[in-house]
Amino acid sequence: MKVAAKPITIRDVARAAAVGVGTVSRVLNGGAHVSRATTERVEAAIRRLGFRPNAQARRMLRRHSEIVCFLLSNRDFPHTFHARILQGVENYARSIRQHVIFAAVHYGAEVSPDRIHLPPILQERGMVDGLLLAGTIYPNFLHRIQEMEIPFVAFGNNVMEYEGPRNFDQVSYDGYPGEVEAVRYTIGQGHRLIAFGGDTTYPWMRVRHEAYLAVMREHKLNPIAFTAPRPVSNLEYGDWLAGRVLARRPRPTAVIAGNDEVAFGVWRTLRRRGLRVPEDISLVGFDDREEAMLMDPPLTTVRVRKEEIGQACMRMLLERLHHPTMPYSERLLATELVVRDTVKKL
Amino acid sequence: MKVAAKPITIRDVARAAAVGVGTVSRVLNGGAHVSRATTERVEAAIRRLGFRPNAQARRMLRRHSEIVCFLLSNRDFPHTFHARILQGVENYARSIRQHVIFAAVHYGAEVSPDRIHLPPILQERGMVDGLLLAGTIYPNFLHRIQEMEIPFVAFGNNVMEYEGPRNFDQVSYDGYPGEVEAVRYTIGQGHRLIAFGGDTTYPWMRVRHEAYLAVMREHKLNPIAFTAPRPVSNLEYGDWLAGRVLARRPRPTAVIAGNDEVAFGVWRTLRRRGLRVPEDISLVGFDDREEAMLMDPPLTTVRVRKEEIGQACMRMLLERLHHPTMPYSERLLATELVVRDTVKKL
DNA sequence: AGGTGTCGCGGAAACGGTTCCGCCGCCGGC
DNA sequence: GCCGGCGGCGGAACCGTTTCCGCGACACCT
Repeated sequence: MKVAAKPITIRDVARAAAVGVGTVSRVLNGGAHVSRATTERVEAAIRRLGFRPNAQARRMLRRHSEIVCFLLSNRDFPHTFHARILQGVENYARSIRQHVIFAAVHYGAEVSPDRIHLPPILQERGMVDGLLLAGTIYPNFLHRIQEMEIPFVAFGNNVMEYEGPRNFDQVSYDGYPGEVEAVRYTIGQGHRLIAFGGDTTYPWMRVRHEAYLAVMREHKLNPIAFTAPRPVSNLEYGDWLAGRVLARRPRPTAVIAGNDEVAFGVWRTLRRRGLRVPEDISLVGFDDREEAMLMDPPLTTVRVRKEEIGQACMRMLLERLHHPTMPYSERLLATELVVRDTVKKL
Repeated sequence: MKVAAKPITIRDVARAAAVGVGTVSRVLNGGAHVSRATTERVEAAIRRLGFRPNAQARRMLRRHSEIVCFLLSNRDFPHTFHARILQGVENYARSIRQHVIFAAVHYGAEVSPDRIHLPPILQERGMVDGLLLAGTIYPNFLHRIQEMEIPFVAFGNNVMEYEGPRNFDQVSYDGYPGEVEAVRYTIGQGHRLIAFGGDTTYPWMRVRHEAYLAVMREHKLNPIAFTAPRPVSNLEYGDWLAGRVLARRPRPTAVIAGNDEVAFGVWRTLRRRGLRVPEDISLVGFDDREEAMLMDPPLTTVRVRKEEIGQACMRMLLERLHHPTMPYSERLLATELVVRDTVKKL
């Protein structure tokens, strides 16, 4: 690591190539209105001196940083679901030469907007062009962000109980069709006593629950839903759900779990009680996380295309940046059933 | 979202507070050499105008960006292991007002350094102050990065077959003591026929293998190691390992799996063949991933403190930035056994 | 031949901060 | 009473780019 000598500037290059600084700048930015010969002379000088333009000075003039911030709310760390969204964002960002700052923020759902402690990244002006909101997002935080007058896109499924006109952009997956497909498929496999379980405090769970109810009604079947709010992990919710299902008479032959983690909890409790999936009880998840493949047999579940959500978020933010006044919208991505091996044909 | 009016600059503030720009700048940067009364007048003006300094202009003068890049090599997305490292980096960075750009890079282990396609973030000068290298890192990439003369710290365990003098900083966990503890513990529970399995192509696996061998030797027990390289997933490696273990006579009573994913593969294959953990065969993992808690019963494994690795990386990079000429070093973090329920007392 | 449009180019101005120089006034020492 | 030092402060210069203005040369048209 050389001790930093005086860095080479655009003026050094101009001098070396015997041209004006404007010309060097033009070459740097695509070379419009510069003759072939001059371009080559300048490029040679750039190579010879090992010149690389200073990113900060550039950004100052450009008036935007080409950096967006992926802001994770109220999570300990980005586990696989959000990690995949982040990767989707990064992939797309890289292809269009944008950069992604990863930041986290924690706050209570109840604190007033102006008491939320923002991460340092949001305290400077011009540090990031826009925001991508993921994690569990409460309305107070959205209000706070809106005060900052910085463009942002939210991952809509994780927005909790937001009321009033939605004056921001969001990208969501539509869990409804996927869950409909899942329930129909289960019925198609001959099941009639099909339970659903998931804490409908969460809006994303409500959608799945409604899809379940609709399909059951459509087939004139009695819904068996366990949707009580419980302040426990998904895994433990699954344990509890399995208990309720087993206690129910007549016993359901299939369980639609609110998500893959709940399904995992159901699975382990069933196994502990000596029951096998799918021989004794069939099981369906939601999300298609990595863990679904870990299960044995692999879990039939509903796929959410997380990388595509990330990409769509980034794309939408960019559109907003380019057209600040366009009307707010929501982009909905489809979900679909992934049939694996946990639903038995009756 | 208001259409951007002319942004407020430091000169506007100076005019409003009837002071010079220098004074405003001094107030902004800690207020040394400014009287109490003036400070207050300036601060009032800042509040009144809603002035926030422009990040880019600041950075240009400061000569560093206060941004580091977390660079993930050759991974599809940040798995929970790396996600936790990233979170450790972010946590610490936030506390000292540094920012973390997340970027990914993919390259073959064999391509020559100058043919590796670097992510755009590294192509500008001054965009990031330093690099944090994670993922699976091959020597060709390290050589390429070194040419760039940008300070970096590598997550050492993931550095593959680097030879020669190590002229960069790294943070690693020392898997040896944790694995030693794990094997000793297993022996302490009365096991004598203890198998080890893991692809020792990977340097981190080699360390665990050596620890296993050392303890077995220390107790005068015959090692039963399955370390063949196999181009399959960890999970499938576990399947294969379980097969080998079951075929072996006399049959081992415990399996030390190279990592938690391998353990998971072993577990599912054992269960398929009608064997229970730990009643029929005991099992130990390594890494202490989220999945270890998913297993049933929860997996006894070796904990790697991933957040601390992240924090240490960030801290080390900062030291390097402040003292560019200090000698290179490696920071080693301890690992330790986490006893849960998959080793049976014989 | 003269006007006019276009291309290529040089260099000044601008961006929004920080840094530094120099001035003023006050205080303390002799 | 004079002088030196220093705290407080204003404002010019500067950082390394981009942008813009203006100029000369040349081609084309009338």
